[in-house]
Amino acid sequence: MNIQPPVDINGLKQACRNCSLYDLCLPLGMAEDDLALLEKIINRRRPIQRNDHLYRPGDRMISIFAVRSGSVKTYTLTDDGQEQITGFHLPGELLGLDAISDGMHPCAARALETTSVCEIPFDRLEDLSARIPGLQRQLFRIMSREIQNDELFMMLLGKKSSEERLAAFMLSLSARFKQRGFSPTEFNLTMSRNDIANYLGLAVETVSRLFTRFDNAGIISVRRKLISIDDMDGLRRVAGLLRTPGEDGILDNLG
Amino acid sequence: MNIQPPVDINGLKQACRNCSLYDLCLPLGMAEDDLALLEKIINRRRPIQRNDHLYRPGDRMISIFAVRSGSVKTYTLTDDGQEQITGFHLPGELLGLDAISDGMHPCAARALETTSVCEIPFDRLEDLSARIPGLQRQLFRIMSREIQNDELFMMLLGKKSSEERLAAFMLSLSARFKQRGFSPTEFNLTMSRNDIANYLGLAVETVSRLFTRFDNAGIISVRRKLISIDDMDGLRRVAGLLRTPGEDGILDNLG
DNA sequence: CGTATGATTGACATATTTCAAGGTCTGTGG
DNA sequence: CCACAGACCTTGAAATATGTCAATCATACG
Repeated sequence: MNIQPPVDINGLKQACRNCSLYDLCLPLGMAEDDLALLEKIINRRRPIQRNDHLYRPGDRMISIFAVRSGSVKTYTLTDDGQEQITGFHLPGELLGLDAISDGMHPCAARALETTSVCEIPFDRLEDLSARIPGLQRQLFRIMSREIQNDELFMMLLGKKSSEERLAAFMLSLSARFKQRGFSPTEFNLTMSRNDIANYLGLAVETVSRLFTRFDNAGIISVRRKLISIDDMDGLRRVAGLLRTPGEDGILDNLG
Repeated sequence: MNIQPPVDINGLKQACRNCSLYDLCLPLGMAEDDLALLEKIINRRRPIQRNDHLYRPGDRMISIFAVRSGSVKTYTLTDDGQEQITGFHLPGELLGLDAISDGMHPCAARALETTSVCEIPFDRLEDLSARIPGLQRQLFRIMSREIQNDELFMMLLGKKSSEERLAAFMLSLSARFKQRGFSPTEFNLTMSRNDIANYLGLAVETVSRLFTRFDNAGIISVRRKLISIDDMDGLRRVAGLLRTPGEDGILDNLG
């Protein structure tokens, strides 16, 4: 099990410059020469399998990771051992930034499907970013963006109904798939209903009921893991992102 | 209104080295010489009054701020204009980190009492942190810590009951007051019940009821804004941070 | 195929919100 | 210095969104 086939060393190089995620990921805004320096410290790792952990709570933080393909969930454990999912991560997104302050991962990262990641040793990244202004700037930006997203999510959990939460979640996935060149209207959920419920602070049953409700309302079509968004504006309206004068709660009069 | 009395220029210098917040704030871990450089770019601002805004959503982000004394709340606005408080900030804490990615404040910061802050022009801070490794490192740490705290808070909103939320909030305040040399068991709340409820994703009435419940249970004494924690372990137990074999929900049998 | 896991659906329970009323502080202006 | 207005807080009763429990169904997988 620990015996690994040899890795293609050439494949490890030139990661970023040819990577389709270029403008979503760390290298954004860096000069060509600097990029070469960054590439030198990045390791492309062997793909990990569904349910494999990238790291667990308490693990020493050696590297941060960038999702290359696949998807990952991160979660913390409550005092009584149940998990709270803190995020679902798509290609181009960075994992482990929450571990910098303590040098230790406060949460776990687990693959939702076969997933490949780039591994970036953090001490070397830190050195490099002191020498490459564009890199430092991008790191600050990415961390800032994450804080901003967290604030948005607090609003979701603090103020929004279950309907609004699920709709907003679908829209977020849709937008992120679009950014990555996938269809924004038809995609597969890689996480279970349980994961979605956990993430959104709801019960599984509630999520399930909402899906059928959205489906009946003609807003999305749900076929197990396959989602297609049939009425984007309808979904936005449900999420509370589109003002509809004279009518609120369009699902009220539907099954 | 725009006419300002002259500012004591000497007071603006030497901010950090004599500051009691040294080890909670940005300068932590920096060499003496480097600190001098940092101090040069920091402006101590005239105190702002209760309810004054430090910035509002959409404002261009020129500087980030460090709370020097007093307290500040930050909040975003929902699509329909109500506020969602994203944090209460005590001396030594940094404000505006969520604005780096867009160069624009996504939220507002408003003083809860007379408050003084240090203003740190961000472009100069960025330059400086490329030249001072200790500063860059501390900035990464602080941002990472914020992401980590946000994750903890997601757990609070997603998984915890109203009782647990309020108890955890009181404990968080207590710990932060202690860090700053104030009493961890007796303190004044600078925010209203409304603010607390908003922050914790609850109704004001719920918070009010919980306070009287905690009080009746002998865990804390509430006298308007003045809180004293009478049974710290009891509070931890309610927050779900202390395992009590054979008994859960100690408040169940109390008014 | 049959079994296990995840998803759906229904009926019921309940924590928390909402609505409504009354109480209490605090600062202001007479 | 007192009285008053307005904001803030507390309390009760009723409403409701969501959770919990339980059963069934579909799918995937060995």
